[in-house]
Amino acid sequence: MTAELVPGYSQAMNGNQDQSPDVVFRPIRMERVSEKVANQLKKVISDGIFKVGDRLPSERELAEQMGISRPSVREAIQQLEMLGMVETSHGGRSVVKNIAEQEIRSPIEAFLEEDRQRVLELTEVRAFMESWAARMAAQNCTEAEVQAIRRYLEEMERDFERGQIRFEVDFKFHTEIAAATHNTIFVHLIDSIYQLINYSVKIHREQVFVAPESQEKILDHHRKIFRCIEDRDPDAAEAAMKEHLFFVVSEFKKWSSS
Amino acid sequence: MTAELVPGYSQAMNGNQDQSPDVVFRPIRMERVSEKVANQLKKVISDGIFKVGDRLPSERELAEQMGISRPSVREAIQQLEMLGMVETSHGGRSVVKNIAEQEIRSPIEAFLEEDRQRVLELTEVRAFMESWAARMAAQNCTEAEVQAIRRYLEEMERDFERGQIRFEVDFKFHTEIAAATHNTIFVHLIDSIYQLINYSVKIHREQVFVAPESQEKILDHHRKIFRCIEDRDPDAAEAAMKEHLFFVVSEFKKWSSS
DNA sequence: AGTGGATAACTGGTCAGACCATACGACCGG
DNA sequence: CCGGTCGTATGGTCTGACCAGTTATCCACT
Repeated sequence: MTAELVPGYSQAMNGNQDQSPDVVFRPIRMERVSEKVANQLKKVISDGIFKVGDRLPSERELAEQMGISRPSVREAIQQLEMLGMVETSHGGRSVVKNIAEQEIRSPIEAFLEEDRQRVLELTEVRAFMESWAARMAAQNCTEAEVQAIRRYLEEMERDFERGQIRFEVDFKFHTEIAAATHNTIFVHLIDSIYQLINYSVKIHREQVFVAPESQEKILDHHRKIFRCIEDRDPDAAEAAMKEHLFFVVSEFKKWSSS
Repeated sequence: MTAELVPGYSQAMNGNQDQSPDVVFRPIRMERVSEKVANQLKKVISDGIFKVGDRLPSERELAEQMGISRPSVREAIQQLEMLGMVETSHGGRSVVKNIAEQEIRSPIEAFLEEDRQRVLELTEVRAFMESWAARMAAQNCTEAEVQAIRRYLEEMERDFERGQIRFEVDFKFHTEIAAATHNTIFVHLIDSIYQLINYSVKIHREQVFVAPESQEKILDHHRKIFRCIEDRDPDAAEAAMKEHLFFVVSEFKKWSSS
């Protein structure tokens, strides 16, 4: 896979519009308000300012912020919906959809239903992807993102005190790290992986027991990961994430075989 | 992301259609008025009642005939416009377009079209995924797989002698390495990535010039990658693949900025 | 303390009516 | 036959309103 970046051989490609001398004038491109709005929204989603699962501002808010009417906003959002970038529901807001889902998820779901060996493969894939994420996060993250990650870590610590575990917090912690890579494609990709793991665990109706001492260990892992990112140390961050996930995998294997 | 292996808490997760036994009922499908209108219009167009080039009734007429408001009709027509079935112009009516001339676009395509930054992100993702693949391949591959990889390498060498480059061979070389990871999920994943990269290059109609010396360099990279895998040296294989892909990316960037 | 139901605020879906800008076609003067 | 003028039809946008579904909060009940 090198040549796809080097399509010099693709003579089949039509060389952009020729500008023959009698056709000097380009057709006037009229852009409707709704299209301008749609482009703005596309940009912020594509740039990752609104991540997958995030809720867009309400139509009224958007209209006010952009100084236009609600119908224009509605039409714009509908365009995005047609493109599959957002999903709206009556009463709820529009949420950013995972663009990779259609391409990634459905073909793989079939495999997951086969046997639980696939779950291990999936976690293996996730392990190296998140390790890379930790590295890139340590390398690229902003101060605001560090704060966001810290917030979720602190929340996990509070939960631990109460002997509580909340899936969403753990999820957000890792998602925030993925977002700090500043690679939108990757964020959508890893979200697909998460969904697949969630899906596979569900269809196998699996319940994993987490011993208290394991929980403490996992919390320590998270602390370490955060510290490495905070210190902007890519190598250490990657290593810490690897350690964490391999531990999780080993716990899972231990339970799985029993 | 630890607790997803512990899905006791994951009720919060919206696992799209889960087939747990207690959820027997399908979600109620709400169809908006605009969708009903759009479906009616789609039907009359596909039935040939309105042929290509025909002008649709005006929005006001449609609204009156269907007993609904104009905004609903507008939204419906806009959906058709997104699908490429009709084209509207300010002051003129909407006219039926030829559907066959353009295929339907997947959500990811709209994403990649946004700007060139996305393509870079994609190659970045690919780079680290393939590096991992090389490592795992060196670690897990069988003798048969080594032979398969060798075959494609030799084919590339023959092509190089003739001053020829074939995309498919390069593709197969990398695919074979991915397969040698013995991780089915990963093979599917990277296959999707390839398709996306392939597509993104297409839509940008990019022509990248590859100097002969670059081609030789790339061939050398492939030789090195193969040798590392053959020697079952994971670290070296990963490094070689990284070197290779970073070179490709830098070439791409070089061209991209010009 | 945890569960379930009612309430209120918010948000998307739809509607009606109005105004502007453009396209189309008829008409008119050359 | 030609170019310009002008009225009308039509799409684009706005305003304001109401309905219907969602969400969060609170409260009573067990």
